[in-house]
Amino acid sequence: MEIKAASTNLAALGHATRLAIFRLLVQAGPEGVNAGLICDKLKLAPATLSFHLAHLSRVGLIRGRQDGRFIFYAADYAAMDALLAFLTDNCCQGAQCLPKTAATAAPPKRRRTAAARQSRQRSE
Amino acid sequence: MEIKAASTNLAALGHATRLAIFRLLVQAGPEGVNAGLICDKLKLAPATLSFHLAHLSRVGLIRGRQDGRFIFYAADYAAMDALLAFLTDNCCQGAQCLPKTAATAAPPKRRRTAAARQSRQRSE
DNA sequence: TCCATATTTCAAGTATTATCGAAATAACGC
DNA sequence: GCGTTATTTCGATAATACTTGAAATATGGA
Repeated sequence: MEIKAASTNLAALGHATRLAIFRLLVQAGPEGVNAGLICDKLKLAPATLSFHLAHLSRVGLIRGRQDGRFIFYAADYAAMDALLAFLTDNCCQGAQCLPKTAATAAPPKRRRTAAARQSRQRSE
Repeated sequence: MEIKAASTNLAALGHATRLAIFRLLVQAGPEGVNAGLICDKLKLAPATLSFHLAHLSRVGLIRGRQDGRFIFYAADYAAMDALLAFLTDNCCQGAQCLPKTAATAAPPKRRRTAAARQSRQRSE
């Protein structure tokens, strides 16, 4: 993922209402929740909800699936995962990473030896 | 972390320039980088950089430490960690979480047995 | 003290985003 | 087809955020 996509995703989540929607979907699981239910749970005007759902869909963080008159929205876990990976990618130069970040600090493809890491310090 | 703080943090990262700054600091490690150097690396007008550094500081994602005429900015790894935890908190009801998300899906304090999870489905 | 350097604050212009009533679209059951 | 329900699109308004030149502040060295 490059920076433009990542910042677009983060901006989409950087709004209390959209974050609440996304979180609800993340916690709801892959089956998703239909728009009307989200409306009720979060007490939003339909037009407002629709605006935010469209935004989250456009950036790829959620997907809608039509089922009769309902549209079920679900979090796109792969997109979320890519976003988390981007944030923690190559983080903190092997220093004191904390629990969540530590888990993803050095993805296999980019792992380097301590020696190699050493030799690149202060360069560029 | 509650939703307001989380969305504020995410909004701060939801801008290509600020995300680039944050990422640079995350990868630079705890010692940080001084403002002028960030300016050079990212080719930003000083006033623009200052605006974004202030924004990131205000929400708590980075900290500045004065050292002579320089101010070194460093990522606040704890804040970043709290943010990642918020996003993945109680995610996806035990379903098909992916690599990064899976690592943090069920923090010890909130872990539940499969049976307990089962009995709560479709309720609320 | 005076100059140079590092960084921030101010101010003003520009651009983007959020909200929501009302109207439009779409799908179902009768 | 017709009424009903679910959701989106439109349009207008309001609010917020971004950029940057210029001026201000702060630090260190001569």
